[in-house]
Amino acid sequence: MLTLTVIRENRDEVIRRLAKKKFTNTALIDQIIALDDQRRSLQVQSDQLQAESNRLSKEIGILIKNGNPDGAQQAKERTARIKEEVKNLLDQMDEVTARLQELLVQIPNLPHDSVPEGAGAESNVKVKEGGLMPVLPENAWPHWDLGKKYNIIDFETGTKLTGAGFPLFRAKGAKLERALINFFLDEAIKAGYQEVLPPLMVNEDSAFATGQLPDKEGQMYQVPVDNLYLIPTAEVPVTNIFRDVILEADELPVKTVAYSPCFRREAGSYGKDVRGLNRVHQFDKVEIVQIAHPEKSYQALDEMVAHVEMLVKKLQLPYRIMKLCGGDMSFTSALTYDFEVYAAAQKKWLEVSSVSNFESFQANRLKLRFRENGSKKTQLAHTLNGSALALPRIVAAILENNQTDRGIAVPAVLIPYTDFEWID
RNA sequence: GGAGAGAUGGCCGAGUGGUCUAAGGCGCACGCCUGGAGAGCGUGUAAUCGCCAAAAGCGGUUCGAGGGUUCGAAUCCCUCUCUCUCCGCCA
Repeated sequence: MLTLTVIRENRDEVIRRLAKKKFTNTALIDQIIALDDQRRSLQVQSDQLQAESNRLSKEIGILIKNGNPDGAQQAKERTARIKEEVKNLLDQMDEVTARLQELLVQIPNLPHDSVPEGAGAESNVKVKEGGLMPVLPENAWPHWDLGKKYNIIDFETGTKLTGAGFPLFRAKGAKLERALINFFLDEAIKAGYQEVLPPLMVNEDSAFATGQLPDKEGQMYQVPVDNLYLIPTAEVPVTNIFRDVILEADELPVKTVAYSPCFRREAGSYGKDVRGLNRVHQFDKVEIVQIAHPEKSYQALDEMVAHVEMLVKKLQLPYRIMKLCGGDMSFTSALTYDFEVYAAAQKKWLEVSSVSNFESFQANRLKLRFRENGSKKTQLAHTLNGSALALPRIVAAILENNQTDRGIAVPAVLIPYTDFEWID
């Protein structure tokens, strides 16, 4: 969520920049400013009355001690009246504050000035392309058929156990998952990230702080008896580690990596592009998160993009890096790069990573602050995250691109992790 | 699941209705002292909202969370959350 200060002090600029994200509700901005004015004026009134009441209460204590019950009684009557007024003002203030919060969370993050104009995916800008396109015979198999042929991905049994979109990995398929997870984790650790293994369920506070609540609860699996949510990404628990935290500037950047399964209901996304591993309800992902100094967050973003690029290069997958346009970016992001790899049998680009700088948008909701060394003032930190990487589509691309008459060739970099060179 | 104890500042810890403006200690920062360090001495040491152009200053709120009693609550009452101890169950 944006800070009130930013909205108040840069109203016109905020409106201009939000237009790129196709947000045009100017009235909402003005309503927020008006509500904030109202809140401030209510606070001035209630502060004054409370100060008066505090002063009187002290006097009453002294009057009683000095044996002046009449004077004390008089003062009591005055405070009783003040109390009524204060309660009334505070009730109003609670209402205004709640309304303000409700509106504030509807304003998306400001896109970075470099974000391209555009309404949808077709306006995303390709910033880089790399890797070699595999040459496959015309009758190459898509990964869902390969999974069955080599008995490594069993979609039918997964459906029997849970439902569609919950694949069961078997034998070398299961080992390949583990190999990728360990490879991704090891590479992140080498790059200076500290590994955490987070809980897979979070409470309401956490879900709110990273923006899943209040209105994306339909995307999460819920455990209503205990009021918990299955995480849609490790970003949720990892980012929440820093909820209500104040760091010292010299601790920045804080680099964290986590592996976790991710659970997504994907409500309403049936039909297109959901075959096989292209879209599933449970999948494995390694996520990198950075807490950065505001002046260095774009440097951190570049570093994260380079890290992800290194991963797909080492896996020898054809890839491209897209800079998302305003209309295709997420609500919370200021700048996002998507990574896509080419799955040669499907002849499709599959999104495998999304690397974003949220600037202070997430930190504001999280109350994640830092202090310049020696300074008393706290300020919001910048947060960034990226998949490094999400497994299913990587597996899909590896299976499809590396298929041969002999079997599927395991990328060289994974062999130390799999202990086999061929899936056959 | 049963029984009991507890939650106070960065940390430890005192505080059972009225200068709590939260004692004291540790830690940390700065200064004095020292050739330097340590010890010692002194000073300072939370977050957040608001008033003010800003700084300074002033005011409000916060003692696990929320509600209540009272002129006044860290302190009394209610609800909830969490932690610890013992018993039970258990990978």
